[in-house]
Amino acid sequence: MARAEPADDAPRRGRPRSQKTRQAILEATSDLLLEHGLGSISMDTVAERAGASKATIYRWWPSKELLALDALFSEWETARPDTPDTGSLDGDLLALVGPWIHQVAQRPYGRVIAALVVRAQTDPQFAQAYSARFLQPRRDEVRVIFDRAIERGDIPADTDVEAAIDLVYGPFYHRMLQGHAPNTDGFARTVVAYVVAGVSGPAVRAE
Amino acid sequence: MARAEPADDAPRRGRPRSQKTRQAILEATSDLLLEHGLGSISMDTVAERAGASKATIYRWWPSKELLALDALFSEWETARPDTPDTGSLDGDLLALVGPWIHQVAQRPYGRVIAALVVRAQTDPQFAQAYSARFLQPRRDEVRVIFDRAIERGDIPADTDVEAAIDLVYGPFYHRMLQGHAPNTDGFARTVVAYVVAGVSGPAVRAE
Amino acid sequence: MARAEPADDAPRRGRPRSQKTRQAILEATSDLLLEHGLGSISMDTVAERAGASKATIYRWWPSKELLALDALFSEWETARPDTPDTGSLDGDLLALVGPWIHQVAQRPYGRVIAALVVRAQTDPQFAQAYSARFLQPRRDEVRVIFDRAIERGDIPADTDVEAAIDLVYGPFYHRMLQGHAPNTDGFARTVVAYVVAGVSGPAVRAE
Amino acid sequence: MARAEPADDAPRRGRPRSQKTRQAILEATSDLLLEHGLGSISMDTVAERAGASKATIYRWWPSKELLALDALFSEWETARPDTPDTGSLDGDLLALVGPWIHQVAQRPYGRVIAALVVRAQTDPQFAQAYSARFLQPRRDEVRVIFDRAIERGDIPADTDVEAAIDLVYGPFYHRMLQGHAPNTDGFARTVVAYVVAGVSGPAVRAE
DNA sequence: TCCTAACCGAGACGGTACGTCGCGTCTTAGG
DNA sequence: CCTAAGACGCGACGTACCGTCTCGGTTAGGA
Repeated sequence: MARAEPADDAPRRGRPRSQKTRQAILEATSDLLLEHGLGSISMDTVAERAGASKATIYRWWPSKELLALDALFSEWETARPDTPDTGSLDGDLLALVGPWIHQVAQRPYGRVIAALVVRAQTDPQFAQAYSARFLQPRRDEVRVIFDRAIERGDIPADTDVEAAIDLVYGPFYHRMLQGHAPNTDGFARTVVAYVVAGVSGPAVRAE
Repeated sequence: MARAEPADDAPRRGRPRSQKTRQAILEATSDLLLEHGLGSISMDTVAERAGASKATIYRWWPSKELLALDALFSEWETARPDTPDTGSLDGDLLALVGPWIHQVAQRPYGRVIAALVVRAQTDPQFAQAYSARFLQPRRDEVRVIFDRAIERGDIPADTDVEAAIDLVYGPFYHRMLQGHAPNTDGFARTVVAYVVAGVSGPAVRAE
Repeated sequence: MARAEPADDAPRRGRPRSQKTRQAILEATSDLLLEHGLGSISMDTVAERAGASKATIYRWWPSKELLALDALFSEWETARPDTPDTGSLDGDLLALVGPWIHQVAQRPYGRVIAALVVRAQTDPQFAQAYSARFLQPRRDEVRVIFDRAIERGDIPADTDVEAAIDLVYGPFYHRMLQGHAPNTDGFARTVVAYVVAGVSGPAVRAE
Repeated sequence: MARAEPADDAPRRGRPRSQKTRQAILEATSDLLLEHGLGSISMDTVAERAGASKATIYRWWPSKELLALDALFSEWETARPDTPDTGSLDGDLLALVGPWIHQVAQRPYGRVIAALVVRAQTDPQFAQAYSARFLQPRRDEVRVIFDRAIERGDIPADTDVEAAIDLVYGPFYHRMLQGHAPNTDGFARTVVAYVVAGVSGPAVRAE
């Protein structure tokens, strides 16, 4: 949630927050977000679509971007699979990025994420929230995968895991945001293959 | 330029466009852009800073984003080095991306580019302009480098060059936009090394 | 008022209109109007002087002219005397037009009214509002006076009252708008005398 | 003309003024003026319609209103009859105002004149020009008529002629500008009858 | 059963920026 | 010297959102 929740044992006097309204706002935001993009929707529009009041929105979400973050997160996180463990590095990576690119390709998330990135550039507080919700969890998963590969001895122990993570996600984000080419399954396989080959050590051309 | 230029042999009637004003607008835009980011500057501010009129700006640039594109391009392109040819794939790549990350790190270009990316998500016409000015030229350079490597036999002829290009630029854009880590020289070396190793063929662990 | 008022028994939802702001806008308009004339004032200036927002002005008054109409009316109507009844036609007319020309002469209303007349020429809806607020009430008063004179038998029953009204007000408006001569008390007496003599029937030169 | 003409015996060097352009501008102004009213036309529109350049217009007419004055005058003055002399006061007055109200009724001159009046309220220099072109010539004619009536002994020698003139023209201007009723021939006859009766001296009711 | 706190909708408010239009001036090339 | 074309600085336009603020009304727990 975008606002600090009170302690569970607090008295909680007064009328409690309407969950129906909360849901309506998040859904209205999600819908409008994917229809028009963050820049083209207004708080007034969200309020109207949700049948809510602007004041209510501002009571719980301090900015349009944080609202979008929450809305997107709600839609995104439902039924996301656990970090896979296929036993091989390339298997794990493909099992991770495959569903990710499918989900992203499904609807125009690109422009929404781009808009969030813009806000994160200027607002450090928002940047923190964005990172904690969207960025780090995905990086953590990949980090686990690479760590397991190191433990198994599949890749060198001195592998630069942070760089490797960027090498994995960078190309997909690049295509998603710059839009010069689609994130196809073939592209995913190629990227994973190249990355795995790359981190597996100094290449020796097969004669 | 943001607007089509008339044919060179046209009669050229009427008062000609003021190049002084054009420059003043582009410079004012550049300055404000890097100081505050695209979202925080207004056409009014640009006009005032440039000593120009809003109408004049709109006469030549249909949107704030296209103006920013032009301004950034003017600032960016001055004295950009030619595509390097060091004789080796990793040498070429490093010689290319090194200056690029330095230039980007120098001033807060990240948030400006992010803002342009946002607009490109929604406006196909702008996307085209953005791609032609910023994206494709850089990709073309890397493509040349990989093609040369293939010719030299340094990497397999069936290398997926397009994917390789994304593998090179993706991680740097990723860090620039997501901001989770800086684009250091060390990171550049690591990325280049992994990519070169990755595309050099099926890795064989050195015993 | 410039906008239809809701029914008195309506639920009255939402924040009620700020009467303080309403007054501030009307007073700012009145002041600026008489200082500079309608053509020389801008909505921005009115808003600034009133400490209000332009949007608030446009919410309640669809045009500068209607705002001016309202402002002028507010200033004008405060403490306007009732239709006089002196017992004689010329007495009644003088008692009516005397205060009127004094009020008009007091401040530069002429140019404001002229500007309203311009708008009324082009905009039938505004013409209606102008007529209902400024024109007809004055004409009604004169009509009452003439009707009483007819009842008393002071003037013929077949007097063309509408023409007579124009004969009374026309000369004063003419001088106010064309500005070729001032509306003095002497002029008022002369006009009234001529009109009364004129409608009193076929003149017979006194021998 | 709106600008002082050089002395006839001046050398007159350079390209002479284009009479064709002058006519085109005046006609374009007339047309647009009567179609849309002064407030709704722009110098750009006039220039375009006339096939002329804005600079050319401003070279010869210092303001839109003076241009309109010139244009209207050109259209208005063509073939205006001489001051009539029918031998009787009411005959003269009717012969004068009759054609005038016909001409005015013919096209929407009212709003144009209203606009000129507005400008005259604020700009004394324009007021002078307006008066000299439109107002005083008409007043002079009526003055001549009343003077002749005095000479003939039809009306008292101490008649307030200036007031009488306003009494004649005021009602027609009033109806033209306020628009509450049309300037019909019947109205003209009534006004003239009342005015003539009014100035003919203290009325004595016919027993 | 009230009281009172916190919620909610509606919607008015002071602002800021938008993109456009018209003004009157200017700078070209050309007649 | 005049003209057409058209770019320019300026200022106002009317609109759209922003985030804040009153209102009346609703929904709970504690007194």
